[in-house]
Amino acid sequence: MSETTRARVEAAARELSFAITRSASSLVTGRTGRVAVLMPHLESWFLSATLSGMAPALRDAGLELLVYSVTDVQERADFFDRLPARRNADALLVVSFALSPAERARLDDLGMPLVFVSQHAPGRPSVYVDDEEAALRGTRHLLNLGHRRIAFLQTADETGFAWSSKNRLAGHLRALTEAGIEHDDDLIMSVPGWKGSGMAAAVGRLLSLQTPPTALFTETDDLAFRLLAALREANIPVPGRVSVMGFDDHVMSALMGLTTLAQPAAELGRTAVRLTRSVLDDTDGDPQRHIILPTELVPRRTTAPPPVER
Amino acid sequence: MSETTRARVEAAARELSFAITRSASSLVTGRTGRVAVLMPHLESWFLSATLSGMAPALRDAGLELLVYSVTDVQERADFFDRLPARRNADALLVVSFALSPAERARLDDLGMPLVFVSQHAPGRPSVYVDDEEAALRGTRHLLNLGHRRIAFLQTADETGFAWSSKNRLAGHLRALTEAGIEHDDDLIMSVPGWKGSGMAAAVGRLLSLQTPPTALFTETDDLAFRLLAALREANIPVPGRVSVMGFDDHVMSALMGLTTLAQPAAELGRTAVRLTRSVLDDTDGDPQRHIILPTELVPRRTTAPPPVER
DNA sequence: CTGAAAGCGCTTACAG
DNA sequence: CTGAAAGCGCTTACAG
Repeated sequence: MSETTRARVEAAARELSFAITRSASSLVTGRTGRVAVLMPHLESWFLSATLSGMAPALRDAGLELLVYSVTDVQERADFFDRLPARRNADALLVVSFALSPAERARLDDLGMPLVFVSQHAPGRPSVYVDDEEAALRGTRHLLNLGHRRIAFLQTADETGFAWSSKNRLAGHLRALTEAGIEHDDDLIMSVPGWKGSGMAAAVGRLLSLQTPPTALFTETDDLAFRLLAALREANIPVPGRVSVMGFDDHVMSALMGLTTLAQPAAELGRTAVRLTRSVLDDTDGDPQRHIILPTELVPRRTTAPPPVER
Repeated sequence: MSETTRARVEAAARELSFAITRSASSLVTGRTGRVAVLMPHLESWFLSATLSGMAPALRDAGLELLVYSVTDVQERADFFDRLPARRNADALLVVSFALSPAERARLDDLGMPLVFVSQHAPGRPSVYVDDEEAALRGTRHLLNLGHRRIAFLQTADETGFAWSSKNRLAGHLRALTEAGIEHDDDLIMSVPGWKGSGMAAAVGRLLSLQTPPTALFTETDDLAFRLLAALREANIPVPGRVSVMGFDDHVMSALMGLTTLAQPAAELGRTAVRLTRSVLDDTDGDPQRHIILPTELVPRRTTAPPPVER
């Protein structure tokens, strides 16, 4: 056996005990064994929890997880211009990403399976929660407690990144209508991002209304936490003077005693992977399948009847 | 121009306006344009924040992000057996993952650049925080407030996944020694995972000591939040009866008023990417570079002098 | 059933 | 400077 042959055999053996080169097999099979996930960021509890649900499910399917966190406007333009996921993953999961019509069209052009998570996309498989219905039930809870002046706080979404909260607001308004309560624009507030005093200002505006709200419904638990901190700062007892209700059931919510609408984030992730597999395996007859996961009101100690009038 | 030619030209044009097939270029260049990240899970604030720091830095470097979340023992065995990252990424970033010697050896066998994040690895580039020094300063703060009985709560890490908290405990003990305070094993407590009443039990054990602690130092902010909830449940005022101090500076900590040791999670991620780039570009002479990022004590309202004895 | 050959879509070294 | 050819490491269809 020549020196060269020996070297080659050894190299081959070493190679064999390890993973194969996926690039080579991808090239011939057309499959990458990877799934790409497009998200507006990685920091919220909801997105982390969704990703956590996906990861083991993907692993079980023998798929790897490629993450595109597209956060600022520049990255966004670049992502939709270059479409880096193309031929670089077997499917693209779009999570909580409010797409413009042009962006939606670009994705459709990709010619690869698309699955929408935590958002509805006509004509494409989607997994989400009925935000409107959930918010409807949330506001009903506040109404049942006796509240009549209920504010709704939403994140000011300057960049239009995250999925719209329109549906939650719609559910809230529907509950008010149901109860025969007139809608008051002053009670709907957009709160700017984490930094700065946006929340304090919002609370200030609400408290200086002629008839201030006795309950505050926030679009997300994250927002509710900031609200609770601002109320504490202002020495306003919860639920003594105002009730607070969130949306998500963040891990911290149980610890904080926050009443909220629970949505199954990890389950959304798992279900999205299941849908993806069925699309990839072509096992499923209906590529437009929409799966709506249930939500649940979790009443805790931040909600109570309104204070009695003096 | 024949029908076939036309079709081929159109196809080519369509292809050109889109991304190139990375598998093909990887095959010839040996570069994948991807970086793999190995993490024990995706759910803690710390890991999400680190990942959030990495994502834009990788993007700027034209690198994609492949995530291996290896959570249970089965997955773990499988990961180190199959080594799926091999030839599937240009570098592997190992984040907060306590490796056995055998696992460490397997990774060294990979023959690809390794970067260790939030942990120290001899002979390999690493970015981390001086946990011992930080905890030392934390406990000094409690000592300076007048506390003499200080408990240390750590996460019971049954699976040995996350990086060890040994260093934080060591710093705590060093501060006690400095102050001439005798070490008491009863004041060191391991608290089992999220589910169940582990925290309540731990608090119970501490409160039933002959001389209970007046301050509680937790290994992470997450643990501190659970502790605060348990103390609230037990009607024990913080910091009236006991002081609480965490470690991390979780986003929620500012909102909760939790005194803590801040570690720059996102900055760890960014720095890790910088290190990775310098290793990949071979631009950096020292592949064993260790970067230690600073921590900071953030005093807030969960710490105060101990109650006066009656 | 086994084994050699063709080809996936790129990059790069080389001939013209 | 331009363009055709070789080859990266696999899979698969096909010849033997």
